[in-house]
Amino acid sequence: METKDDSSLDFIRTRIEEDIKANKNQGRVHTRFPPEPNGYLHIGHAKSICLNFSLAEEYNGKCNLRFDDTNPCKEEVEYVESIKKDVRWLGFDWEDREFYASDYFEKLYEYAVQLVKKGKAFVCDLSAVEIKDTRGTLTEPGTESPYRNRTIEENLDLFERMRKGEFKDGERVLRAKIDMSSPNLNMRDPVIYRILHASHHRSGDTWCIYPMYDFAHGLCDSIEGITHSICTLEFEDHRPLYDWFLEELDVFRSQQIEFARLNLSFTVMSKRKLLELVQSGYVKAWDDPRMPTLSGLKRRGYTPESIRDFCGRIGLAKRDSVVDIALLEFCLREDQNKRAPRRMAVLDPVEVIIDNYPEGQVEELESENNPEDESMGKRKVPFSRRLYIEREDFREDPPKKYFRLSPGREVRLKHAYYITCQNVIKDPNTGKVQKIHCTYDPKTKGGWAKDGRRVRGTLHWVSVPHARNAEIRLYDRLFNTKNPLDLKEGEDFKENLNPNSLKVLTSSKLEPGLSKAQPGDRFQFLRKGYFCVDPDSTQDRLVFNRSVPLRDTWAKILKKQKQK
RNA sequence: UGGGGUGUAGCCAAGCGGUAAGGCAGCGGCCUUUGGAGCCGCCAUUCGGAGGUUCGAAUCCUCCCACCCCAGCCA
Repeated sequence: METKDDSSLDFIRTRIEEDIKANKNQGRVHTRFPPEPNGYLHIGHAKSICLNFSLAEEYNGKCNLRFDDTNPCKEEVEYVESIKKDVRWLGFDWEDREFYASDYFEKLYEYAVQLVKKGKAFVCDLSAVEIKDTRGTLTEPGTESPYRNRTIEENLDLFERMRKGEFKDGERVLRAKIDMSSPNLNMRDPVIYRILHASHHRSGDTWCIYPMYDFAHGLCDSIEGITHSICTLEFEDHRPLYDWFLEELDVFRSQQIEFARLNLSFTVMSKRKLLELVQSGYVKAWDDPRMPTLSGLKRRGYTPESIRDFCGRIGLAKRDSVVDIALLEFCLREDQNKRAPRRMAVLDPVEVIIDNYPEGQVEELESENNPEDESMGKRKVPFSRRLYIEREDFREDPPKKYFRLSPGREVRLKHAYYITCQNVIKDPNTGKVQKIHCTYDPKTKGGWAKDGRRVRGTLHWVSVPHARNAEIRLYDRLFNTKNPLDLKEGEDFKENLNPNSLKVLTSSKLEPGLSKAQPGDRFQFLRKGYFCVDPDSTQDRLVFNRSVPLRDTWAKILKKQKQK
């Protein structure tokens, strides 16, 4: 068993260790991840997934995957499939413990009958509006339903007939009989079963009554022997009700523990809002690389390892928080720096001609695949008289501290030669640089000058005749504001969307070896960032997503210079 | 003006009566065939506020303030 540094246990682990010490549940730890299959998983769910599965692992327990499918109107198999895929992708295994609340519908029904028999539940004929009207307010107690004192026999009969389908949707409900004047609204005779003549994605038309979350969730936990039922803060108020059901039915007592859900800066994290972005067409789909969904992050190029690392770094507590998205980006860089093979790609090309390099000559130059990991080996990259370099790597009139190419200046081409800029050809009308003429020093092969001569700048490059064309998609934050939901009156969160969150480059140039890249493959493009092959790629057109740019010190210097 | 929670740096977050961990971000410097990476250093005299207890308080007590959640037959 992994031992965690107990000097910094979070409050949940502290609690679990206390339970183990007290031999609660014979020291057993059993958790569950309980998604409702009504949407795609996002990075916020990843926090919960990592928490629940890691806890089980750390304390020699188990973690179940349980679909909370008690509302047939919202749930679909498409979602259960995507959820399973995402959890697996993250790297977690629920083995044979794939459960559904719907697996327990019969058992849950029996529990409800038991409650009725105890006089702790009743069939209520009030309409939804009437129930709402009699619930009271935050400061005033509710009033009891006129049906609250039906006899047990009548309740039993009515509930059975509800199940048989004798009533229409909304005609009657089963309610727990608790306390209409409780200051906790959840305890004011909450509805526990409603009539829904809807086909369920698993149980089909077997049922026309469905249990409510509060009733189902705790009892499912109990049935599965869940020891620690971890959920988010908004359910804190529900805990007394959770406990009430377990106590009244005298079943295994699972313990609900609440933690603060994850919020990330510059994005939104609710299924409803993410759906809205998809439906409004602002993003292309749930797996659009700008989305904080797991499928989006995956397509963007995030690795499961980086996301798990992130979930481990964000901390766990009860206070509302907004984690800086820079931490997520940091985790990806940290992961990819050690693992991503280096390649050269010129995103925005301009041509360099090396005047003194023999026409028609090609050299295969040796390049390391990853300076962080020698075991990743080397590769050959073709070099010739005509090369592409990054347009921004040349400045006719270089600002201070600019180390790159400019007239008369010598720089290094990575793994190749020193070159010196001789002159520039510009479009006479636009003034745009078209070709840069340089000379190279044949004695600097490999990028070293034996005479000890130094250059400040090193550029990446791609040989023109060997280059492969590619489309590169550059992403920026989805929203312009740190908290897109911080709105003025009448404002819609979509007004905070960043109109420049996607920029498409269509004539980027790749070193030839990259033509074999497959969707999902990840690389570091030297000096540019980490990139991932998009599934939109075809045989003759590779598409790359920029997962995250490299840290850019030069950009910071520029920014500072501008501020002055 | 009900109930349930939460306040420690720009963002997370440890801390549990003995004198403010760590990470991200930021800022300096070193190093560098990626302005990447790496390395070194800096970054809370103070813990929402005010009182009190104590030799000693972020930690205990009292009052106050701010923020979040709850009035679905959603989860």
